[in-house]
Amino acid sequence: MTTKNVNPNVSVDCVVFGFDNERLKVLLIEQKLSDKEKVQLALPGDLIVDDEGLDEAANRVLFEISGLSGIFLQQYRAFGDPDRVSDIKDLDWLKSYRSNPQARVITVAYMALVKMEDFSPEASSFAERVFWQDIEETPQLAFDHNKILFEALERLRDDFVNYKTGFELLPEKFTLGHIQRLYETILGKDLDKRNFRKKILKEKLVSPTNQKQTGVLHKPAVLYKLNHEKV
Amino acid sequence: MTTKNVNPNVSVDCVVFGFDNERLKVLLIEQKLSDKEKVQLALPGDLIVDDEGLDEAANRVLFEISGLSGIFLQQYRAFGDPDRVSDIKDLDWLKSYRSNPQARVITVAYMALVKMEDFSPEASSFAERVFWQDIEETPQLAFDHNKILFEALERLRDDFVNYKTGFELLPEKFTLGHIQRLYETILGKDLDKRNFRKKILKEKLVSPTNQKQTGVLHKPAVLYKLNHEKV
DNA sequence: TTTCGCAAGTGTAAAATTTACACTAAGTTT
DNA sequence: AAACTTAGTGTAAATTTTACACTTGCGAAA
Repeated sequence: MTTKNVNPNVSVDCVVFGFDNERLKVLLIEQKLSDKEKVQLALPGDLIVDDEGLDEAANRVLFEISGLSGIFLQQYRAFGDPDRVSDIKDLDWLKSYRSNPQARVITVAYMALVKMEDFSPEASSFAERVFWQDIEETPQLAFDHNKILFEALERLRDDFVNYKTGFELLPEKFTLGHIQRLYETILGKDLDKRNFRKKILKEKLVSPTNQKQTGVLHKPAVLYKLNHEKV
Repeated sequence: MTTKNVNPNVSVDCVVFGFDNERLKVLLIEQKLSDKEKVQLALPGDLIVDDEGLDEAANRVLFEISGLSGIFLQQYRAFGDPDRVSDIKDLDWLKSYRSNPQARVITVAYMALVKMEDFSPEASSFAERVFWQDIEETPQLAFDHNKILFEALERLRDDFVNYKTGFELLPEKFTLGHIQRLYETILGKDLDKRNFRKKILKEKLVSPTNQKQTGVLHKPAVLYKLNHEKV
């Protein structure tokens, strides 16, 4: 916790999606309820402090809870139902660290997508544990966090449908199959290999290197690299 | 003003676009600065109260300031730079009705698009005047309201590019020319008449009636009507 | 009553994009 | 040597997008 005044009415929550070349996951935290044995799962999030911007708050909170930094967090909307924090078990936990747990909290939701291998979350602050959860098996989360997560996923897919994002999630050298698997994972459906390749290559965002995969148990694929970003 | 406790940290701002079959306008309010003669222009907006949802707050605030109700307001993002309310003249005015004008306020921004003829804004609450301002000639607004407005316009155009919205802004009977003018107004560019008609008619959202325009000084156009909404 | 101005209304060809679809190639493992 | 696995490749059909110019019917003006 910081020493600055927290703003008791506004929080940020971060939906950090992670891709491991295989599955789509989301960063969750586990926190102990005050009295009981029970634990609570939630998205990383906390109240903002008075002199920081929302974007700044999102980055700080994510860092304080999970140790992750340098992630581009994109705001996608605010949630503010007066009863979004209403569940008994939620309140029970809230009481343990907030002075006025009844007050309604507006939360501003942020979203990011990262390569899992680049980040090793480590729990701190009030988080007992931080971990990557497979998106297909999302458990019940605290407050309205399931809703916040669901809308983040919708937004993420929207960003992918025009086929121009996501390359930054791949290793430095990658195959076209890797990109396709990424798209199939995010969009949740299969894509035609030939059509996909045509489309990706037409975008001119990647170029072939003169290297190939090694040590794979099939025909080795040509490795591609990302072209220099245009600012 | 309501008698309930206002939340001193969170406000809503409403960007209400109005279309008058000709131009795109935005609803602005004018408020007096405390001491001086000067006036301040702004988007309708105010602090939320403690037991209302954000959507509810947006509708309430818009109603209290302008008398408008029954408008579908869509949230599009939150703004929360700590110094978004920093201008001297802004503060000067703020002091006149807020107990703690220094405090940072997060604002949640809402957007709507309406037929101007359906709504007659009337100033109340702290607004001296409420009026429709042509979007092409937007003046300097209070706080970061120019930015909030600009982003709303971007979002509005995004919603129009797939050609499937906006019909609700037209009169009950309308011509294809009306729709085209609407699209040209929102998108801010000219469209090919034949191609536009093809596209609109293919969507099957409108059907021709057996009536035509009267009293126009050119060939009268067939009037169309909106098909029954599908839920 | 003729002429003029104005927006309505209409079709086609070329280009670009999207979609569906099946076999061979080059490695590793057995 | 056979089996397995993913890489890699081309084409035809369908659909969508784009560019483009003249005639029609009304009211207003001459």
